[in-house]
Amino acid sequence: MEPKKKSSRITIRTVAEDAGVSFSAVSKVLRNAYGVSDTLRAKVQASIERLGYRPHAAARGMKGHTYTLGVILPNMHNPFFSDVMLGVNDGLNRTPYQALLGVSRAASEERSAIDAIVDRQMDGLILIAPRMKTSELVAIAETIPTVVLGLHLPDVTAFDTVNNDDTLGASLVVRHLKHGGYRSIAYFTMDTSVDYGRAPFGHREVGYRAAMNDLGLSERVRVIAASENLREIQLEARKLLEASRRPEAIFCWTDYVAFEVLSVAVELGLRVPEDVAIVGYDNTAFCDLAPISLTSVDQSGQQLGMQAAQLLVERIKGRSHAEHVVITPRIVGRGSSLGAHDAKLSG
Amino acid sequence: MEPKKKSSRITIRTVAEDAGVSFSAVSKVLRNAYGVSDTLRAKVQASIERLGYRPHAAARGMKGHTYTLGVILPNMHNPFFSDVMLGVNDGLNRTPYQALLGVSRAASEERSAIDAIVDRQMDGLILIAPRMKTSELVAIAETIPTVVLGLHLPDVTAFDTVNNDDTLGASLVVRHLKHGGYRSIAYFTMDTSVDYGRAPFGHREVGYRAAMNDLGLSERVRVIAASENLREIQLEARKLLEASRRPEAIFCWTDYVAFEVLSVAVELGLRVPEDVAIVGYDNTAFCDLAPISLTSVDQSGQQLGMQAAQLLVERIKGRSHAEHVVITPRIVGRGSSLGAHDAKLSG
DNA sequence: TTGTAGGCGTTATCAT
DNA sequence: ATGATAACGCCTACAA
Repeated sequence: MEPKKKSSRITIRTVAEDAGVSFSAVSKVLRNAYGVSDTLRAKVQASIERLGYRPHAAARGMKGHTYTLGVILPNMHNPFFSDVMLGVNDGLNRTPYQALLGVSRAASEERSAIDAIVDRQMDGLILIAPRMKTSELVAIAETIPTVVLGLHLPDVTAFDTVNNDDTLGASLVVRHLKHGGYRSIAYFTMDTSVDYGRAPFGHREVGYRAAMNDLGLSERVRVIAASENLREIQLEARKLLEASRRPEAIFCWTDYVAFEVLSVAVELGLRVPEDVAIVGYDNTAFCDLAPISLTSVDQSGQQLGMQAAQLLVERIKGRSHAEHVVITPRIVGRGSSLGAHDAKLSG
Repeated sequence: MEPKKKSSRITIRTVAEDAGVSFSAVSKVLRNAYGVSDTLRAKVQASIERLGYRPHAAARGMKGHTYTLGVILPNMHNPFFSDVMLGVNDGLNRTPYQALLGVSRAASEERSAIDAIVDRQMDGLILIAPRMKTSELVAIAETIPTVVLGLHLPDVTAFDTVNNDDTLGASLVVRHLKHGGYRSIAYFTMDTSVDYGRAPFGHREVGYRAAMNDLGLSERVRVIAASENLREIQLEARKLLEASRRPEAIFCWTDYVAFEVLSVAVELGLRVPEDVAIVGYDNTAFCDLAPISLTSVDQSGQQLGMQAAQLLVERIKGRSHAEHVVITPRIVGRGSSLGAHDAKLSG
């Protein structure tokens, strides 16, 4: 019934007609291809402006590039990831690439989120703290240029990685606490099934143990773990804080956990940092709030994200050898631990 | 040098050959089109499995659907938005659609983020708390099925909207505070140039003023504003809290602001809620932390997100009249205000 | 129920 | 320096 809306899209042919040239000339201008005179280029660009032409991404995706990069986040609740995304967008700022985000809240959804991006012929992939097996990551990276952020895999050649030096970061924390007079320092890590050794919290444990050893605190080493589940974290925190031999300080593998531990401590009527010190990792924005005032390690999510974006663009442009970037973290002292005054100095 | 990897993509033709049918038969199976026998369908699906065929999204995008929905967030730092995204993904769970996110941190980037999505022939668009003018929103919605979340535009017909009842939410807060004995209640809103009346913080102000009036507190009305800038928020908070006539309670238009006000109050040595009560809006996860313990209004970001996703799918399927959904909020009382015990009752 | 022509808007190659 | 032409993988008629 309705009259066939001939809403005729503006294509390169429309532009060509308007400019009085062939459509392949327009294509060349668009691609900065070799062999176009300045006058032709000018004419075409004028027409593009006038008509408000926009290239059709799907059509491009048929042959060439989509100029779209996919970013996969494990979740959106951790504010660290939003810092990373800021950096990614920064890194892409002066490039033709656009980042689009997929969120995979469960490990099981990770696969389908990645598939969705690969299926859409995106030009590259940034995986943030992925949970799948390394072999699967390699398989994916052979399909699409890939950069992995937040996983230590220095020997992999199929993709680039970007990390901060988690071992160093953890040792900064231990030294900071020791300097503040704490000796019995526990490490609160993440409970996971796959490849503990490649994960940031794994490296942090290594750094924690090494520093405890170096400082002669090896018999005070104590590691507890919980999954991502909030209630489980709270439960473990409560057990730890109510134990007869309560640690003097608790180093949590990420701010998220530290907030919960802090919360439980307050609920139990403990004073922080007098009764127990708490330190986090990531230095997310909430650490700065006065009622929280959490000492934390800054790994600059923004810088990590920017690095990842730049590496990915390089890789798309043809780099074939792998790069494994490691950034130096620094500790930011706040009220949740003593010795905050000189904690700004990083190791 | 390297032998031209004839990595020949698996297309519907490959599948057709493998299954011993025509490629259009395969296409029909893929689209659940009319006129395929069960045996044929089975054969084709077996081949698809065996070959690991995946449809080429770009090619689909040329004629049909991309089965991709774009979501635009103003930023990722507000945890409320991550609740919304959870809901969006929930709402899309049993559908063939996949949500991809674009982040537009500045108002100026909003346009290009939307363009990126439209250019990619996505099937629909969910705009979360967009900052552009309503007329522009309408123009976009005429291009692509659109749902707007977090903007009150009940008269618009070009797109659907999803909101909570901000006026009611604000009045719940005022009543809650009055009941707790507070009378001098200030409202901390957002400073903006465009269309204050359509924004959630605008409606909250209306609700605030109305409730203050109803409760005979009209001469205690006091509204302060700040932009999104953290320092500006802190500055205004400090001015307010140090003023000679400090309000007894401060209702902040969003948790984000409330956290900062709380932080400044603590820095100034004020006791919350004895010296000043603080209430937020959104009931984001951090409200629950013991050191924060912020009374807040829950508008269920997850439910809003799910609604938006469902409305968008309906719209894509052909609904042409606009829907304007409004969800009822409830107040969640916590330590930052008195009267928390009976605050769980919503209005 | 199955198979066969276009056509979608590009890119890239090959003639002019 | 330009312009014509063949893919690209899928969808949508329409014909068998």
